[in-house]
Amino acid sequence: MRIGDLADKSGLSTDTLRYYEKIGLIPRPLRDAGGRRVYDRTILRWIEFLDRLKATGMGIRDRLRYAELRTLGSSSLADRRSMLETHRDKVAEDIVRLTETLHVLDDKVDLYRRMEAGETVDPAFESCARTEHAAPPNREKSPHDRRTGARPRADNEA
Amino acid sequence: MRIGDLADKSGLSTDTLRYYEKIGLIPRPLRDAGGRRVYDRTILRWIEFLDRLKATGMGIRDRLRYAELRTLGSSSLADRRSMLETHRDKVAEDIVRLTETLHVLDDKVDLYRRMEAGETVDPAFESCARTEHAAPPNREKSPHDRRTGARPRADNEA
DNA sequence: GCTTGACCTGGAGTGCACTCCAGCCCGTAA
DNA sequence: TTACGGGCTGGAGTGCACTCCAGGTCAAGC
Repeated sequence: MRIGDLADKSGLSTDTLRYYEKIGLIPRPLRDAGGRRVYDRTILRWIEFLDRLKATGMGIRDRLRYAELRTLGSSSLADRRSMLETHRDKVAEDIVRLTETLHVLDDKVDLYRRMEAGETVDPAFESCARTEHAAPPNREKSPHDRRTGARPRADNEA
Repeated sequence: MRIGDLADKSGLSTDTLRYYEKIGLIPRPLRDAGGRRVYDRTILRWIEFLDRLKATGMGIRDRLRYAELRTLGSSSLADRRSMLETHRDKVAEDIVRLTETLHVLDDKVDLYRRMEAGETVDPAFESCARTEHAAPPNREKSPHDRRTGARPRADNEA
């Protein structure tokens, strides 16, 4: 399989494949007589997994580190497992956050729909209903640490 | 509230706040006699919502567009709702994808743990068990479109 | 009055993750 | 044999999203 075929099958561009090779994310393939890259079909599994790590927010540094460990073979199993466990936890957190936001969005869409219909909005949502320059709600918000991801329950800024 | 306080409360740096203002993500605040920015507490709700959009993958372009619509007041309600609905669907898709990956990671961690224990791996997982340069599995993979996000079921590249 | 710390502006610099390009080579089909 | 498509390399360019900095102003406390 040549680079163009791999590009088709993996969904990455040939440029990206060469770039990944350059930085060490994917192993250097064999070359044919003409100096062109020849790929083994197994590379697809690896690329797909990399893609999955990327799509779930693992940065290139960590992907690189993982790729590096992978080349070390079974001696790096524990380290790789540890990386995956860490990432797994991050993914689980992201799912929580996304789910939370899904609800916020649904609520907001709902609110907008009612406002579009000219409906009077429930007083409980008054601060949401005022659109652009709502009066400050009488409620103090404590500073929260961005690192921990701990933050007060979302409210609708309308 | 001055910019430093807002930075503390929002979790953004003063630089980022000024940057957001420059590009139009947050409205220009009033200034005090000394020319310093003075923020209304309501800005926090807006920043928090922006942060939520960002954390769920909405790019700066769209956040900008949304911010722009917001300044137009209630006449832009339908457009804003439409944007949120679109984003909502994207978030829902992401949740599916993340959940899928969570399982893949769990499986992989499990596999590694068993491999570390020197356990013989179930023949059904043989292609996973071969670590670095597994023989190609006898199974053709069709090229898939990256745009649609449609992709064949993940398998473990081990 | 002086120091200190927060704030101001404009602009340069950073890191990520590609993406594009010029100028070249190679193999095959017409 | 020549045209063409695909591939090669090294390096420049892009877009996002900040982040940092120099060189200045301003207000409050000692």
